[in-house]
Amino acid sequence: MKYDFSRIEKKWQEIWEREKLYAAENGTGKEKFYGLVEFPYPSGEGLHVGHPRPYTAMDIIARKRRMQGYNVLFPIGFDAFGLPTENYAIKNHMHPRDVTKRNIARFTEQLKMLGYSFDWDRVVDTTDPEYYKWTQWIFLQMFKKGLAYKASMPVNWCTSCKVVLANEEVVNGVCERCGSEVVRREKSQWMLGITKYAQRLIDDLDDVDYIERVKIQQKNWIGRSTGAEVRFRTTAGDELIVFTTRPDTLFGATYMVMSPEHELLKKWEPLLENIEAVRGYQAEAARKSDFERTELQKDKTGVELMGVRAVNPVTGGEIPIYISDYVLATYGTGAIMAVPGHDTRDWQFAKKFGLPIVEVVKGGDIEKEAFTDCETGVMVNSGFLDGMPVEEAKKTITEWLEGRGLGSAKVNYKLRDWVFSRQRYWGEPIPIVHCDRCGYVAIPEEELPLMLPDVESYETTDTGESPLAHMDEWVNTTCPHCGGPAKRETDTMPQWAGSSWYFLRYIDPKNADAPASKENIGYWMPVDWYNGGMEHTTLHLLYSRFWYKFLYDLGVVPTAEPYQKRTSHGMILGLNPHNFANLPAEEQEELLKTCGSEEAARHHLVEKFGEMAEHPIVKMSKSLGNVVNPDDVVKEFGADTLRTYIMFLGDFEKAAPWQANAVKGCKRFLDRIWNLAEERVDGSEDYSAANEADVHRAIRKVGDDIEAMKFNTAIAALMALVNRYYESKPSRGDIKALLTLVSPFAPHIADELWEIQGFDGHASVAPWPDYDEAKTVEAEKEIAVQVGGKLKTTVKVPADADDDALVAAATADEKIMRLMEGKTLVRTIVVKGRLVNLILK
RNA sequence: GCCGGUGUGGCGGAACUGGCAGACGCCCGGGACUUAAAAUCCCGUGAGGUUACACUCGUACCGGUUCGAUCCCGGUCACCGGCACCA
Repeated sequence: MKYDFSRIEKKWQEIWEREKLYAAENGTGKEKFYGLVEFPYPSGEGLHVGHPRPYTAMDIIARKRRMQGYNVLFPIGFDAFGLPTENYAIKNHMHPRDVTKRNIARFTEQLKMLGYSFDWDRVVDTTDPEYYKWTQWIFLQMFKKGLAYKASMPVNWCTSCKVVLANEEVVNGVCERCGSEVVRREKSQWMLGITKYAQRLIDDLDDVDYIERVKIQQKNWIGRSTGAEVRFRTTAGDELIVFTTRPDTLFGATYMVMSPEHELLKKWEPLLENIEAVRGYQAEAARKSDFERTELQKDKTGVELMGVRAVNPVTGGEIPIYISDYVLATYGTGAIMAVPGHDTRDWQFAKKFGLPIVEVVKGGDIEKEAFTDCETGVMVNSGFLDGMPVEEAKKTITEWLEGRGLGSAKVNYKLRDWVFSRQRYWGEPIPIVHCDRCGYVAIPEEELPLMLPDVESYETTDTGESPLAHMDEWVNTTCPHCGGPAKRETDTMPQWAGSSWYFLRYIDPKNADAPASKENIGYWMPVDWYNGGMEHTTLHLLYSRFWYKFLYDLGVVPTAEPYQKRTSHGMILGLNPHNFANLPAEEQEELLKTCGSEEAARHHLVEKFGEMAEHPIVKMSKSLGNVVNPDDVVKEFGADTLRTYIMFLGDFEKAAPWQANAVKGCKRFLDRIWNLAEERVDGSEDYSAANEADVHRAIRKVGDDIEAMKFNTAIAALMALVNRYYESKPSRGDIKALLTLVSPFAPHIADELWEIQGFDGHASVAPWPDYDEAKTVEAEKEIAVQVGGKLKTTVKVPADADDDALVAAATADEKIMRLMEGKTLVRTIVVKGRLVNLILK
């Protein structure tokens, strides 16, 4: 019989669903395992070939855990609020809810087609009112604790989407979604106080098992730096406060710089002699997009404040104050003390404006450039700090400032509070009303969920108001506090809201009284293993840790961290069809003929398609036409082949290109398994004598490799085992072992052959086999024999041979004897059970 | 500029803690089966060299440590990802 994957896959998917084979049980005595993948955004395009990589990986792990006897929770859901759906709905005159419903149906079908062992009774959908009720509830708790607050601040405004973006959504100064220019605008926004949790978000990384690069990236993103806050007196009377990581260089502060948005500037206006120039510069800075600001960073600009000067607290000298956009309003205090001798930016600015540059740490040449690499230097020109090493000077000056009330030690973070409002329709309504008398008031919890009303038009307005603002009936309400007239908040939450706690809802998806019951949270949390993309490291991953910590403080969850372990997969890339190496052979030849040389051909391709043509491996994109659709692969080769190939194609953690050709190899592998077991093999369930050691080794290798996410080598080991079975006919026991090991990777074929063989139950939930270390070794093994560190030959020795026996065997080898002739053996190195190295003279 | 990562055959990639480089797969070549092709099965496949051995070279490049280096150390180059005027 032929391996009819379509029939088999459909058959087993139905059986699994009917038998609820993969359902998690709440609160059993069994040990639990909670495996999590990032739930997809159900886009109109359907599942991308990038989705199956992390999903298959965690499915393999979940399946193995189940076979090992764990009570496994392996859920899936949909992160369905968001812009693309809304934009699509606007364009096609549909309701976003209907678009979402359709897309979820499509995704569900595709995910089922791939045979994932998700618990389909626990699906969550962030757009379901029963779900977002709790998203709103968490927001209200934050509001009550002062963590959610409204602030007017410069925000990133996408000129095309007409929406305020979080800092994280601005990439290289342009909108992450549409690539349009982003400018700054003053707007009143809901903010979440994530910065209050900055230190804990750093510290608690020590207690979790995340891959190192994730920890490092999060730490860098939070950007802790230690230094001091210093208060400078000014001739205006107000103090100008700055943050510096180098208080030791205070004697070298020869001028100061404020950001153009600094709030003192307004107050100082009457004192400024060049008010027009200052205002002009401020206006220009506001108009510039972030992109322009950073692109033109080489050339420093600025205006001196005429009429106000500052006093350096240690030298007592008056120094000028400038405004310049190289100082950011959003970091530190929005103003700096400039030390041009030891800071590159200050140096450039000082050179341009002819300001004095003073050396305060010895060792560099401040005429040529700022001497910044001076943490190990010694202070000069610094009064009472002279002669001290930098570290000591930092301490001394900080104490000196503290003693006089002129400053204090201070920690600063790059992380900023989270802009939480969106002027869009398709998001969770923010459950707050504004009352002229009472201010911002939370709506009562009993009124949750605050339903997203139907509106006639989802279009945003140029003024940046949410479409909800047009709904007078909905907007006008009464204040829950005083009963007077009030208006609802019309902004909605960002997409990151729903995904910040979804893993809790899976635990108890139908609970009407709480995000999830305390008892079930206690049993299931924390998530044991969470795999997801590196692109979510500084956004979703950080946000959800923050929300979880907040819930921990409320007593809703029992642990400080949501995820015990975090791993990350590499992207699936595509071959660039415009790269010379990837052209079909005929086209290559033709090009060689017309262009003369390969170099000329490559050059021709670059001219035709741009620089991109130089890269053989690129991101998949519609415009290049190298996008692989999982449906097509499943149709042609089956889900088991797709699963196997996607795990086999390279190191899971690294990016790897999809190579259509290589899929066949995995199909062939499954065909060969089919051929071995399509007819019942009778006899004992012991391993055959000939294959026993290979089976034990395979059990060890596959098990270890799954734990280490080295799926590619696990599959290679299985292929090797199958090849072995072709050399030496497998027993019934050999077949059983193979099917068990294959089952997590290719569960359909494993269950079908399991049934054909007449084994009990299903391979999917069969006990994971044990191996016996002692039985993994053959009776005889081959060891390497080196002379002078170079391999000369190999010899066979009994597995239990001791060092002396290895040397004896090596020196008895004919070839080695020949090489030793006329020489003396000066040294012998033996690596236990592996190698003998003879040093001759 | 800063942080992190990577560099191994024609290709994707293996290699324990410093111990036989190239597992496994793709491509390619040869053979068996077939009227034939496909599929399947078997064999070969880093480069040079030889009838065949022998032997030599080979993990981006230069150097070091070591009996022995893809792995450790110093330096150089290239590419990828993230951050980027963060005081």
